[in-house]
Amino acid sequence: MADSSPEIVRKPRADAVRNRERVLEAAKAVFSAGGNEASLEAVARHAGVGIGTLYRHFPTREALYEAVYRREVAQLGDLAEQLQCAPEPVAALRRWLRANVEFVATKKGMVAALALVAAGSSELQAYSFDRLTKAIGTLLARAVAAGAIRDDISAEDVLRALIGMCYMHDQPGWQTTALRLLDVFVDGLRVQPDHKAPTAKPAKKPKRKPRQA
Amino acid sequence: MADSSPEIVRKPRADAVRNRERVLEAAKAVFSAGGNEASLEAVARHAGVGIGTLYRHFPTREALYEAVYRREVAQLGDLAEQLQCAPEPVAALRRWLRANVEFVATKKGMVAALALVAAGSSELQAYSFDRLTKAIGTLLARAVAAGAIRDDISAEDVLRALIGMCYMHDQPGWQTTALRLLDVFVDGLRVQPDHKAPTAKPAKKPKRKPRQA
DNA sequence: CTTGTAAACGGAGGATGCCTCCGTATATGG
DNA sequence: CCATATACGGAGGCATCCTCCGTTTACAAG
Repeated sequence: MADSSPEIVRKPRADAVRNRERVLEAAKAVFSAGGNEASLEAVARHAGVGIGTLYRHFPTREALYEAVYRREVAQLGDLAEQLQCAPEPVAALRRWLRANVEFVATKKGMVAALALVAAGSSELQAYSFDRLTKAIGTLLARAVAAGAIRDDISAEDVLRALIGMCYMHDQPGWQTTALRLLDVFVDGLRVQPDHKAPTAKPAKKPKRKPRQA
Repeated sequence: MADSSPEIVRKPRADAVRNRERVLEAAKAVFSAGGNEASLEAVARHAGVGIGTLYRHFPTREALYEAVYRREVAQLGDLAEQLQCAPEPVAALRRWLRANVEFVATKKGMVAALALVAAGSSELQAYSFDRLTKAIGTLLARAVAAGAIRDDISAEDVLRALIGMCYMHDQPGWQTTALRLLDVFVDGLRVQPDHKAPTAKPAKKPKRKPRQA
């Protein structure tokens, strides 16, 4: 049809919105448990919708993965915004980084699938990289402005370090290791009260317990 | 295993060995092109064997992925051994790191699948991590022994940095970026001569804090 | 409230891929 | 050359993907 008005969008039906949400929720649950081997029909069943409905909202399996992924990344971004108002900038940064580790830990089976879809769409990759970098950037900037941490580390550096630390996300005990590494890293970011320019710092006594009680 | 019959291992038949090799070769080709969507039957066809033969050698898709993965990792390890004899230790390290970038670039579609299987088997994960760490370790040790680079960076650090740099392996132009980052990184590893480094990148503050061990 | 209609729903079913099973073919030792 | 263990190949059962279309439902106009 030669539709002359390109911007006529009917208000989406309420049930469509609701079902879309339900499917996303179910996908998160089912994929988290079953990883990438979970069948889409199981997702539909779990969401209480027909398989046809699932496919109308998400034409391919990848589209569904992508939607879930976007949501997760957005949630991490939102968390960063909330933490903006926290009183302690360094603690806020630390908490956000720890939240990432927990995020990976919770989604066990899904991480590989998410990484896979992220690898498939460079646009999505760019989006998530951007979003996470910005999230770190705001937290970092505040801590730097407060004079709490050094100013020569970029947000990309921190993101890469974080990714590297989560790389072994399925070896036994990886989470403890990652959290400890993160603490060391954040401690390293702090402006040292004793040395202004920490060029060759010997091992120092840890002022924080690495493991939570 | 307490095997009652000691060593009645007949010499494997020649055609079995040949077919196994053919399947691995075909899998590398097909997966590189089609990623994880490539059907095993396509692999069998490409290898010129029946589907049953493929399944006898590799009972599951993951087993096949794993075999391909192990082979690739082993090749990188072998490359490191060869480079041990190269005249310039720093150049050798640099070349090995660059080879990794090219490895990722070539296997486009397969990287995600490989990462996926690596995530599934912690033993395989440990193996590859070990193997690559050792590969870096030998190259690193030689360069350190030659007094060419600093001695306070561990092989794990280098591996993590490498992984981080390859993280965006599908954004347009990522390879150029990764290679540049690698060069900067290797330059940073060098023991700084009395004057400033000749290949200086004045974009950022060159001072980097050594990791606390 | 009633009614018309577009939009959404649900699931049957064709297509495709995974994997097993078994009859046939072949390499190897005697 | 024979015997036999070993490997080969592909038909077929089963699960999953995804499309298609008849039925149902939300929304708006009268």
